Amino acid sequence: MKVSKLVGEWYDSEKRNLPWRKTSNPYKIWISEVILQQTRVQQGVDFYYRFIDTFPDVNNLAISSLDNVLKLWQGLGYYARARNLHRAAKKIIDVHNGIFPSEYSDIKNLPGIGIYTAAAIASIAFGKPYAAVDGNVARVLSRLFGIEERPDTITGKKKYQDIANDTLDKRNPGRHNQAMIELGALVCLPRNPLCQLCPLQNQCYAKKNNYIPLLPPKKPRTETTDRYFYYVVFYYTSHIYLQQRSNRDIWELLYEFPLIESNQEISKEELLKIIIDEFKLRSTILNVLKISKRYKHQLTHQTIYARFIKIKLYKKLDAKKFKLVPFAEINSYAVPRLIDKYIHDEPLLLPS
DNA sequence: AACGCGTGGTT
DNA sequence: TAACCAAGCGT
Repeated sequence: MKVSKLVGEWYDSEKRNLPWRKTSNPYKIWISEVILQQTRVQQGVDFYYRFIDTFPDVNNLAISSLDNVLKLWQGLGYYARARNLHRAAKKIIDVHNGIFPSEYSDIKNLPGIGIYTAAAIASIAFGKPYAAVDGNVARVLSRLFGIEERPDTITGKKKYQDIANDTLDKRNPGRHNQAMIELGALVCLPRNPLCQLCPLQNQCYAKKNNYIPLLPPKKPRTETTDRYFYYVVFYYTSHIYLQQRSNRDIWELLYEFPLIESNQEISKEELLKIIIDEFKLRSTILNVLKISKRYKHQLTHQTIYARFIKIKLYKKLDAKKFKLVPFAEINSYAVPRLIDKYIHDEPLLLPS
């Protein structure tokens, strides 16, 4: 029997009941697909509800400030997704008269939408015959047909895409794509797949040849670098200082406390000297209240070791890149998870 | 075209 | 515990 028929029937009986599967609204499909880029379904569901609740349609998203979109995205990671969502919403208003485009090429040309997401939206929301190849689908295809090429290379991408195109059920591409993805997510797992539950178990190359642990081939891990962050939590009356992170680094446009960064640990004595120098202070106008424990924050390509130095100031900071924020308002700023954890550990209250 | 971008669950 | 991994994209 044909692959698409087997997987499609398996999907109809075994698919999860997920919120974005109750709609064919392209805006909602789009939001769900972007949330799910490199993100687990379980983590994405709550964000999806919050997002649709806050921005029910593309116009609501487009007229929002970027800061508000980033705030909603806080905790989900890969913040370029939020920036691109906002840009794309504006483009849909400006270029497509507020109507989500139905042509594949128009969808693909929106910021943050690559070939996978364009195919997913075109097929799921508009029923167009484009095969969506994500990590799940590549894994299923690799094992099913014994493809030994890495799916993350240029030639590999083309190969998987070609095979996916051949396998696509053109009468119902939306169902087919979701079925392939769902099979990879629930049955054809990266490790210890549940082959006895698989509708393709009788025709799977990897199962027949015991190649499952080898397919698909993975790319070697790149090394991670260590960074040492010393956040200075300046208290001035009932305010603290924040600054916005700039381009070409992690957490772009998110807010954080004034930062001293180093490529190695700094002793407490040396740190205080650096702070006084860096922020143009005198030791008479500050009072070091506490230095936090060391936080270890693991990212894909770097390990951040962070400490938070709580300092009471008796004089304002000069530089205008630092923003004086009342305690009560810090929750309206989008901050990295690391900052959020610290605030949770040590609430911003001035000791009496 | 290889690399950087977050976070949290799983093993 | 640390490594691995997740509905990718932009540069």
